[in-house]
Amino acid sequence: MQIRDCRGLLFIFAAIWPNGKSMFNPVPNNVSFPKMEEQLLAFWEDREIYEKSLAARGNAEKFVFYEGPPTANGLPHPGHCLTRAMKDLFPRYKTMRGFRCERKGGWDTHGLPVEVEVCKELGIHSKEEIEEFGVEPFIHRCMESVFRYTREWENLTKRLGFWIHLQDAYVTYHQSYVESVWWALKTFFERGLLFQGHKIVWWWAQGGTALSSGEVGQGYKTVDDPSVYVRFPLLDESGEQSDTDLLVWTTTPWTLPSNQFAAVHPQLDYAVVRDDELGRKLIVAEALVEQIGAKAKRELVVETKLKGSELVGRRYHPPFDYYYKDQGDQQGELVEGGTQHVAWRVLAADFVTIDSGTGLVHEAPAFGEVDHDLLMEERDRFAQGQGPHLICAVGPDGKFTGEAPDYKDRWVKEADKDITRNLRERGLLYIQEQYRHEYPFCWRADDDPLIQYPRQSWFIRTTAFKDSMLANNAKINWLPEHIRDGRFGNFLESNVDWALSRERYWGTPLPIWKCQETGKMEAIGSYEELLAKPGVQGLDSWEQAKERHPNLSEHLKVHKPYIDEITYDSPFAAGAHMRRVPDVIDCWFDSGAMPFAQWGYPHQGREQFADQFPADFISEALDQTRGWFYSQLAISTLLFGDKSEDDPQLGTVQAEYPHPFRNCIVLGLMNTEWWENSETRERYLTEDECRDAHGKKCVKRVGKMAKQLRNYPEPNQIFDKYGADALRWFFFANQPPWTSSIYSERSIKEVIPEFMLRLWNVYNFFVEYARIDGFNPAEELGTDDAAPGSYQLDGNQLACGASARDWNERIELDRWIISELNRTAAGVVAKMDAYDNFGAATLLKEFLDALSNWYVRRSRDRFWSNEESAEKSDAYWTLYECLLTTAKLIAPFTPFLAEELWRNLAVAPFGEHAAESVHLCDYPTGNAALVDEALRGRMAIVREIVSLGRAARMNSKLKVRQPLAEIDVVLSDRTHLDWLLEQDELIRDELNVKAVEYPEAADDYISYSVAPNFPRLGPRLGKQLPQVKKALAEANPAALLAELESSGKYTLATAGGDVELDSEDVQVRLNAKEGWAAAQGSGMVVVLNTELNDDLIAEGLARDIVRAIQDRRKDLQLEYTDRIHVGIETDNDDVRNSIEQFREYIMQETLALKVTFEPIDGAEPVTVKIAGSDVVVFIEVAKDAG
RNA sequence: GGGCGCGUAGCUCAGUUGGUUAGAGCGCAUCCCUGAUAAGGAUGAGGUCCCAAGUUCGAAUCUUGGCGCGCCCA
Repeated sequence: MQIRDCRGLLFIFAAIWPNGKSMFNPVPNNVSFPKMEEQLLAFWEDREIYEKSLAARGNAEKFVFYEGPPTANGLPHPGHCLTRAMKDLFPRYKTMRGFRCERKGGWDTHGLPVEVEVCKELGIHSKEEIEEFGVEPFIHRCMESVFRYTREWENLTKRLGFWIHLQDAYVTYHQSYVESVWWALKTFFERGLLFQGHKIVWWWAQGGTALSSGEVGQGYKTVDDPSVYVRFPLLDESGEQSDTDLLVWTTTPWTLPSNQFAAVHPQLDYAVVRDDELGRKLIVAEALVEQIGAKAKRELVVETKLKGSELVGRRYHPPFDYYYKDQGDQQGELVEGGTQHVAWRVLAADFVTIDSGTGLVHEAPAFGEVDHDLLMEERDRFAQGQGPHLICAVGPDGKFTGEAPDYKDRWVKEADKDITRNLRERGLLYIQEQYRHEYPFCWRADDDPLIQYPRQSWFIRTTAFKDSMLANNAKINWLPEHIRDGRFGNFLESNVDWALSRERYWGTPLPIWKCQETGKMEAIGSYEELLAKPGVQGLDSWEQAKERHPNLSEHLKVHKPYIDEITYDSPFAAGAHMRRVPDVIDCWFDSGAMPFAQWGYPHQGREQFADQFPADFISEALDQTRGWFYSQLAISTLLFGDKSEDDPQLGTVQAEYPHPFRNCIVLGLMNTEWWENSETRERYLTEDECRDAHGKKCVKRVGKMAKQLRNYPEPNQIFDKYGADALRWFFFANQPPWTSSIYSERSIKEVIPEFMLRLWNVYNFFVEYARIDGFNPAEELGTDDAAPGSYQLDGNQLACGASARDWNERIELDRWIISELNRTAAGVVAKMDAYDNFGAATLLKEFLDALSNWYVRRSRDRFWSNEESAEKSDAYWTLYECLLTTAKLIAPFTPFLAEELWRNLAVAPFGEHAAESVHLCDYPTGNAALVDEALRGRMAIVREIVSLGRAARMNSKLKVRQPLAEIDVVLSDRTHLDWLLEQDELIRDELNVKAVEYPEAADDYISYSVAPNFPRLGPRLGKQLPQVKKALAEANPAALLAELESSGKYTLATAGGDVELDSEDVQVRLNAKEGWAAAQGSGMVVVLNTELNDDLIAEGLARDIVRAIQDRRKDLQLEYTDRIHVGIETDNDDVRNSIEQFREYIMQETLALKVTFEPIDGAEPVTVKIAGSDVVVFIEVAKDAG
């Protein structure tokens, strides 16, 4: 009879055996991870573990990390948690791998969003109102507002376990930072890379301000606008009007006076059509002829067809003469030689479509961004200063200027009608209709339509560095890879000059001073440099402000309005003053300058910069493609180029591409899920809540996180309910970081049982028995000569334990898990070195599964056994090593759980000799010598046999409690048979059978089929493969296999000729025949012998009885130590016999002192079904035998 | 309209260079275990790998086209 070795009474005493030998602290079994994390945070802070982790790597090779600065003027949300978790993971990992990884925090503080926030508070909108309120107090408020939520950010950062220095974070409005930015801009200015030009913006004419794209997006309305088709008469070669017109279409007649070009698509087909009623020919897109004819109610006869490219270069007469009369004949020299008329020509443009209009587009570059780009391209074809200039007949107030005298001082939208009438009178209007479309209005004055309008702006000539930026980009390791040639590469390909300046207040002032007399300019690189200028004036503005506000931050002196007051003597004209231009700069330039500006370079921090450039690692979300990723790359490429030699200006700086970052993980955007009442649209964060309130009317919704909708749980709620580790593991282990994920409370919650609790249970199991058995690794290893903190307890060190046997002396199960452990460590390192956290986490999950569901499950007997034995000691050493190493492996991922394990498994027994924190340890890299792939394969076979055995039992409704006499395992490949025989006991125990057989001939219950080994034969046979497949299917498998076994080869006759096969060329499949209790796997069939004899039945019944008693014990909430009396009443003789036969076993299992067939007075009778009969169970606690 | 990405089980997602029985977790069903125990585990059902064509001996995987979704830009 095989019954599991159990502990019995002695064990119970052992559990409370006060030997005091084991040094592990008891593990609470109702662990609260959030509480544990709070305690560990205090521990880290108290012991300065982060600082120690840096100090320990003081002289090590560096791993450079850059913090992309968040804006602290809003509350952090779950997306920030993801970013910050990723930013923590790799620095922690690299630190444990032995690198010095400093982590300097940073804050982005400038820009329009800050101004908008302050305006909201003040209840004002326009720039006018800001000026009225006063730029000085406005700026003060901006500065105060940027740190409004700093505390929330700091708390979140800390709570998440993100180790970063926030105390000395860089701040973009600080003087040293601003001066670094100034230095960069001055460098650009002096290299001729900073220039003035026009930028087409969405302009609120009534308010006199440009709107950001976000603001524009808020104000679209559906409106009817005039839609006019206008004739532009073509000129012939002599410059005279021809008999043909371009027909162009526009919905903004007011832009026609500023017309400069007409555009066609070069590949599009156009038609010359005759309109006899008009007596002229028109050119329109061929595809639109019919449509236009219908609209004009004219018959249009196609005369000829031509490509758009044939039209390019043709001149025309614009509908208004305002500019044409003076400039119509003007020509300029082309760069490539020759001359050309500067304007009123047909251009080729890819953006022209035939979706609407005529396929010919009127170009007024002043009032459209793509149109303006076209003008810039065109200008570049001409020699310097010879190309077309921007024409604009409209003032910033949205009214026509004197350049269009007919409409002077008329608001453009109102002038549309008059312009249309004028065109009609002159016969140039071909069709007029209304056009309904979406058009942007000002979001704060919704009757005011916005117009696109050119504003003077400063640009950085990034286009001149397009190739350099592409070359730099090509060297960056992007994750995912497609960013490089996809989204980011494409963006670089279509690079336009960086519009740098902003006509705003709270930003880095553009450091350019202009001579009031001559208009000549120079750039200033630092405050000190400014003060050293001759004849400096205007410092009093700042000094007075300091007097009024003694606590005013010194950093503000480099900001508006104080900096604007500072003038100095012009070097360009005697007696003239230099005054700063009023603009501030795009705050993306600020953050992009961070690689050097965080150190105040080059005015200070040269060493730090040289050391911390470029970054090895950055990570932000996808929305930073055109933001921080670009601004960094652009600035760095322009500033530092591709050189590695010492630069007198830069100091020793490694500036070979790629810089300023080498590896970049681009995070996906995160959505959230919530539940909604389908009628009322009430929102709930969990399905249960919603169903409780609305039953079936609940629908799941997935979408963007929106603060107003409150459709996601706050990070703090997640921390309080599940902890930071759960959130982190959810981020790291659920999907590759660049996929857009769903922030789901359900999924975060799942992490606990799936990963954390699973590990915790193994840990708990280990500690429980280690305490009982007095397993004391410190005593065994000795700590006499150890320096404090020197013990990291890796496998090699643990192998020195007095009772620790060499790995290859331990049983296969131990060697297997040690192999898995080392394999996992090596795999995790490979993945993490490739920045694949998801792959690494997947390996860790797999290892934990193996550890918990196979190693511990199969090792319990050894921990339970009373006797001291080498195998038992091995079990301890093996599991101990697994847990310690796992703690280190998971440390960067779930730093709290890892630390808790380490504190108890290492620090508790070894005291100060152990590394104080798991985060001060070296990362395990795996010992290749201990990885046994063959063993891994064999163990997989055992697990498959067990799994199939269970499936077969399930199919036959034979529960595991019922012992069976035998199972037969039919293998297609008997290579590992000898080894499997050694695992006999394990399989028998797991499947509760008396014998496992491996029959060779098993034709009774299985049939073979033979299939080609495709990966092997495919390349060799090619087209013949299907024939081989067919022939194999038809061949006699038994004969074929016998032949292969005996001679090693087999000649197969196929339709296409004979093919010689060896045993590697085929794969044998087994199929269970009908009628057997069998389960079939890829290479084996497991067949149950379902015959039961009296002994087996009796033993099964005994187990049923034990089960019933144990259930009852549990119902009565008995302690494990409680001994009981059991009474059983039954009419079933089989049950009685079973109890008689297995009484000892039953008593041992249930801690019963006696089992009788009498009812017990005072005990509640409970009836259970066993073997189809009612069995009444009585249980009482045996108080007398305490 | 353009660019990029995505489309695999009820849900959330893996799936490495093409290899013939497509995987995991959750949920569901059935059940096991009851000394890791307010846990743990097994087994199962569930799939037109969005559609179509092509390349190939062989396609979830490669190509082209279409449909749908998301993001960015117009």
